[in-house]
Amino acid sequence: MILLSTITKEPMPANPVTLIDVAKAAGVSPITVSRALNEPHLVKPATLAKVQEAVKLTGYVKNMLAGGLASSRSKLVALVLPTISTQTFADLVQGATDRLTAAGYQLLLGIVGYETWREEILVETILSRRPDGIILTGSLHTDSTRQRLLQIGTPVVEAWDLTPHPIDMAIGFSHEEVGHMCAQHLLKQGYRRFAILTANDPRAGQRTQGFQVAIAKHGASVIASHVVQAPGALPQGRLGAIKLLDEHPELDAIFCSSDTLAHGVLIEAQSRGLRVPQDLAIMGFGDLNFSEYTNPPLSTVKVDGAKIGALSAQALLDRLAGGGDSAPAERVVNTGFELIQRGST
Amino acid sequence: MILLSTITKEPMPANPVTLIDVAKAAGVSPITVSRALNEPHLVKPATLAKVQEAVKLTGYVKNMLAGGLASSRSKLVALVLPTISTQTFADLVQGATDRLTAAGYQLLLGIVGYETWREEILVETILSRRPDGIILTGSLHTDSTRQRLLQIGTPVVEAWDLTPHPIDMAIGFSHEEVGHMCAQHLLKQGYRRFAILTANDPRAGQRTQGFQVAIAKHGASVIASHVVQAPGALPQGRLGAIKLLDEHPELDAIFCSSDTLAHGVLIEAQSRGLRVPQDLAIMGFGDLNFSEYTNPPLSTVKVDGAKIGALSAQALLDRLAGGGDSAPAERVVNTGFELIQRGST
DNA sequence: CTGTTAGCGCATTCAC
DNA sequence: GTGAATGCGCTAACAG
Repeated sequence: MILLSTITKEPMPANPVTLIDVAKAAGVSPITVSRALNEPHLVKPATLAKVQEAVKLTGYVKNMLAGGLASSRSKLVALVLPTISTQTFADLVQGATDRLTAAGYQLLLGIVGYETWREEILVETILSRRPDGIILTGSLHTDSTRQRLLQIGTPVVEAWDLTPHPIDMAIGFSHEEVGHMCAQHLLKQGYRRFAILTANDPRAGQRTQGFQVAIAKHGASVIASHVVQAPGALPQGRLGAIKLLDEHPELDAIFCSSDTLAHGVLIEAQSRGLRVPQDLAIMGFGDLNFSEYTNPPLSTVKVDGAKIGALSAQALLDRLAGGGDSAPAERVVNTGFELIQRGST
Repeated sequence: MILLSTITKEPMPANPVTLIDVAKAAGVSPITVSRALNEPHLVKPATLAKVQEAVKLTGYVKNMLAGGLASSRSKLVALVLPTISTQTFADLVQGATDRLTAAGYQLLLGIVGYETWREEILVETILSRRPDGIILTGSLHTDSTRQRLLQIGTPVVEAWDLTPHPIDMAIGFSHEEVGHMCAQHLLKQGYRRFAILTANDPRAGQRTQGFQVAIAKHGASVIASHVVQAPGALPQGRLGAIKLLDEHPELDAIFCSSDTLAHGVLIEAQSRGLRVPQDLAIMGFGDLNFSEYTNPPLSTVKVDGAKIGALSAQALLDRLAGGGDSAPAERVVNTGFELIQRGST
């Protein structure tokens, strides 16, 4: 026992088993082992079997640090998000993950919040891993971030919203259009006294912006607005509604920057005995199809986060499969969104 | 223009700028650059400045693949989760991320769902990146996964629940105890006709188990139970409630495996005009402090996902700081949980 | 405080 | 189908 613990004290390397050990055990050369593991079809079945057995025997675990260094393909994709506490972003992660793992890639996750400078240093760190691709959400990137990305030449997808001048590729939808469409929908239903309840993130701002512009065009007015910390959760929704309704009892519609906030508003409305949507209309945004299950169901704008994630991953994979010779494609994909109207109005 | 495109066609290496280039530009040796970047305090301020300038000049980006290979420290921590579409798990990711990035580590994220075999192959892939530490959620690992982990010797934290024999370290709480405590709480309030609405994930199963055992001990009975696909979302909660209440109108309490499910049940209860908690008690589980903002507020068991994530990360960092010489500590931390009683009962 | 030597573990040429 | 030589970019261990 004493002897054992003495032995284990030595600074034994993490995993002593290398390709060479496997090669010896299998009676072949290292490169053959490498091929057997990475391109089995280039190896005679017999030797393949020998190698596989040797791998099991030795307990070999491939070293992608070394592999990546030698081949300059890390099989890593980085994903940068402001938060994952939002259903849509969680879905986006899920969608991207599914697609990437299926293709043998792994995900490096960066969560940066909504402060630009954090993204900047994170991107720097990420690049040091030499990922084969990067998925960024939003496009509030500083100039130096853009420069860096362009300089390195790693394929980049800007997901979640659309930008006129993507760094490389962009996959998402227009947040301003969302606001626009919501405004028109509510106006058509006859609502006229609007409030906005929004989280303070840039994209929510774009939706709000679109909403306000459209409302103004029709001569109606946004009476009040309340901004909460991003990502707005249900409590902020309810608290925000309290504030808005207390100060402006005449409101007949509240436009929220997320379904979660909308749900909070609904709860408060119910508490006050307001009928939704007769007395008060509430509009959300997101992909929480659960807004169908609230009582009453809420109208909302539906966005498919998983799809955006999957498409983003796929765009990177396509580029990578292309041998890397394809120059920036300026590929822009509008994934669109859907206005879901629920209830009688 | 033609010339340019011809030039860019060449298989130019991803980032030609290496430490050596920086060293030349700064007029020092490569190792000095390395130190200037990684251990600035070991370098004279003057040369440090020269190096930093050279870095900017050349646009150098550090290569952690090479660095990790040479030093066998990847500065990478892997996190394996069944899903991130659960508030608590999202919080866990956030908590771990915060702690890790503060310490200069990056997060490799694996999402495996609830199938054991997926975890097994994912762990294999993860190990090939030579992470400095691994955070696993739950402890339903196959034997070969355990073996592998032990063999490699990478520090491992099993987070989220407690296991009698952790692979290395465990940080979480007892899910059976949660069920136990909920049962006692409800019994004390006088409820007697229970139903269970649970997602089919192992930990939820443990809570359910604890609940049932405690109920049985008191001679009360669990009349019905309904299992939904993990992770249970709000729709499944409402649909589950419909089924349970239709088939068993006599129910006076429903124990849910998550707050989200509980919320769905609440909505259905309200639809039916049931008073909560007078006619029907609903218990949730999770950390959604938003259950305080439902109307009426729901009683629940509160778990701090962010804390668990942060503690797990910290445990790994402690181990790593220890120089790696400390053998498996069998460290087990019970983070506990809290029963939150809301409403008059 | 800084430089020299050596090698981390693998994949990319080519040969055979 | 398989093997031999070379280098990816960096850091450990020593020396000065």
